[in-house]
Amino acid sequence: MSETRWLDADEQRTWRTYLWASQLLHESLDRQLQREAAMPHAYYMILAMLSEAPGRSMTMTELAQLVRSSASRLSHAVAKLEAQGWVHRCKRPGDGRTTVATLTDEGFAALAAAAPGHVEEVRRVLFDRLTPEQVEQLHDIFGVVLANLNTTDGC
Amino acid sequence: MSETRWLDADEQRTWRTYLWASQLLHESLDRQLQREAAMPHAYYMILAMLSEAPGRSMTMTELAQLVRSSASRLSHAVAKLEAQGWVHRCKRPGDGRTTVATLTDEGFAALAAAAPGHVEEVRRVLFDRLTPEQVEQLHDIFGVVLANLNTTDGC
DNA sequence: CCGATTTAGTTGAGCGCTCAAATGTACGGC
DNA sequence: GCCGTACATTTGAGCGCTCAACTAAATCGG
Repeated sequence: MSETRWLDADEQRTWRTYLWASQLLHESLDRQLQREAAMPHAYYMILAMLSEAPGRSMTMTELAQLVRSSASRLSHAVAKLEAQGWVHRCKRPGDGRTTVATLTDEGFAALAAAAPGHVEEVRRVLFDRLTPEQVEQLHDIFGVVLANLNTTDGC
Repeated sequence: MSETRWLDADEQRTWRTYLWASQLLHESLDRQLQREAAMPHAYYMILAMLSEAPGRSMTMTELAQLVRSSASRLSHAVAKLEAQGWVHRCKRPGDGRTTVATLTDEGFAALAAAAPGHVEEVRRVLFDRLTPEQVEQLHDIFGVVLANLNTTDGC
């Protein structure tokens, strides 16, 4: 049992700034999408990832990895999206386990309708205020975090 | 109605890296606290902010601003915390509107018990992997975002 | 082949959050 | 003093997420 290495004043300040900002950022995004497209941000991402896949189709497991979601979360989400007619699920022939989710035309239309407002919001809350250097720094910093979490959480 | 300024490849890449990383980061934090201290991260923050206030007490509105929470969210949260005996609420004498929340000794003990593990997790997921320069960059970037959102969302 | 394990996905309970509405208190104008 | 408004907080419904349990199909070892 070692002594706790507390955060120093600088780290503390940075940590809280990050925490509040990222929280507000996510809430802004979510509110905008909820207001203008009647979907939460997580659902938007599912539609977006599907739209970029060949045949607008993907296995549930692939999709879960892409959106960094648990199998459970994705299953619940896709169930709702299917009920709205935006996604369609069917078992892959030849393998009774895997399910393939497909973006429907209605789903693609909903995504296309939501996209411009969403992108504008992303610019408003983030990119419009940052210099190109800061954008690069942001990428590097969270690249490190992502690599770290992808490996350490996987064991 | 102007043309949408879509994200270019660099922005897209940065945006998704940030999104996934911040999501995983938040989930790691939340899981660790839930596992080891049986509280979500938002509740930890409420206790932490109260613990730093004079008399370990604060108005609900002040507290809400500090943790960047809606009045509703805070009210629900403090209700749970009060049921657990970690926070106590009472009306301020002389003003029947404002409620003062106070961290109890049990609440302080719970916070103290949770803190070391939480700080370690914060280090593990973030600070241990970043250079001092990156920490400073992180602070600057989200300082901008925070200032932006605090002003634009307030009107 | 057959039983045990692994893999893919779903389900249900419980909880925190959002949004809108409601409650109760203070204040400002006449 | 009284009424309308603004303020401080709470409440309840609905929803997305987590966790753990479950179903069912593929695979592997003997």
